[in-house]
Amino acid sequence: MGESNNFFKSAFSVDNVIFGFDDGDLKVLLIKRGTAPFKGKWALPGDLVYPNEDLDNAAARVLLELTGLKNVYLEQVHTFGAVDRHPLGRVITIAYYSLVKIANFELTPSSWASKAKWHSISEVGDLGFDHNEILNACFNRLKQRVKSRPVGFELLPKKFTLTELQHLYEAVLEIELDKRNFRKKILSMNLLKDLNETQENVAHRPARLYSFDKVKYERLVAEGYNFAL
Amino acid sequence: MGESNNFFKSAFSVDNVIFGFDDGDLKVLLIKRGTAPFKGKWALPGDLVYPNEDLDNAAARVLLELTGLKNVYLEQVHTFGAVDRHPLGRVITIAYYSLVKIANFELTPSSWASKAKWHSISEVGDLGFDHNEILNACFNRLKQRVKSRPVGFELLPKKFTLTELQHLYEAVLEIELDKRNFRKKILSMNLLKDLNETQENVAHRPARLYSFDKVKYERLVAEGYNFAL
DNA sequence: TCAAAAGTGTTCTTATTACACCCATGG
DNA sequence: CCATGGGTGTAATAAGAACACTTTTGA
Repeated sequence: MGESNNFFKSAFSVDNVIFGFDDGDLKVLLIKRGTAPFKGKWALPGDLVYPNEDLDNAAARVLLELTGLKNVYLEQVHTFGAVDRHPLGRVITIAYYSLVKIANFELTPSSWASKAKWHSISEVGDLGFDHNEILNACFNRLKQRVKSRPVGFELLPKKFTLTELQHLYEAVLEIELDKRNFRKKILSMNLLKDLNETQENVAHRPARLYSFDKVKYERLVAEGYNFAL
Repeated sequence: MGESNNFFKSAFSVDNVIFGFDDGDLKVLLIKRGTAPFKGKWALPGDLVYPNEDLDNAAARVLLELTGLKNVYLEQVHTFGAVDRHPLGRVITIAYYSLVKIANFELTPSSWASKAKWHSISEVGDLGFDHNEILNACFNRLKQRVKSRPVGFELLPKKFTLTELQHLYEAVLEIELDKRNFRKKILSMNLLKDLNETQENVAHRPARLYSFDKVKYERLVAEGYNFAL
């Protein structure tokens, strides 16, 4: 085979870091690999990109196959292409992350996985391939993004309390926030709709429920508004 | 050829948006394509990634071939992989940008280019492929980066005046800055060394020269410091 | 002596931080 | 009536914005 044909002896894949938020904790959906290489190890869900498939579609497909979810927040982060990153050949992978509302679905592990499971971000062990590095890059991107875009809401149910929102930010940013200052700031943006509803059956004063006003946000953005936490 | 082999009928390339700063203006280095497709059109310098070459190396190589420069600031931005983005087949491209000190070299157009030329960012016309989109993505990333990392200095000579630095920020961010506030802020970071030298042969009061103290910056970063303009 | 850019402080306004007690509910 | 988390305001500090004149040089 001629030298020039070597350019075509490579493949590309997408890997998708699927984030969820539950129980005050940021989670990542990992699969236990059912086939070599790295059989039996936890890894990020991913797949080769089909020849006639755009990259974003491939990442969305991986998510869909695993969760059944569509129209999910998805962002490309970085492409990893070290020559030796895949033991079976040259595979460059385009890393994405997704933000899902964790309660909205059942897991349906796909062909390449024997098992899928949510892992707390703080308890992710040694993953196959260069997936720890990929996870890190995506987590860092999410930290950055959450401060400059209202993407955090993608991880919460439609109706949420201010405390839930605060805990989400605390989990993503890995810092503690002051309750009063957080509320003052988030409410001063006027992007939350007070639903005039409260929690039910909680053993304490029930919290008010809010929803994110996406329509209003997009109108403001068109006028030059910049979300900043 | 079997279906599975189709995964290997694709190639990947890097494209490199090379930024320079001259004459108060942000510039991009473009090549006039000497071969099809898009022969005669301006485009970004780029090349296929060699089978045994890491992505960053490929981007650095493109830069080296065109400018003779090594050890240049280089950052991966985004991967573009629309199925039809290349007229000759499926080519996914990984976009980088570089920051160079524009006076430091002579242009040496390489095989795929008949001509290389600096273009003011505001005067870039219709480029080949999806290169306008790539240029935009890189420009936006640079705007963001320049606010949170001291990368602007990569575009200036080692010794520079505060006014040159201010003009650089104004060109990159496409805004005007207040002279006194800009100086106050940048000097309060204590990252500039006052060289106790001044400009010579200028028809006005000569400006003091400064250099960026990279060693000090890196020490501060290790202690948790965050540059922010 | 003129033109051109360098250099320099203060005031006002706005955003950020720190901080402690009472309230509503279920068990 | 107790435990649990919900909800609220003010004062102090820090950061950002607005703004105009004098200085030094070469021509």
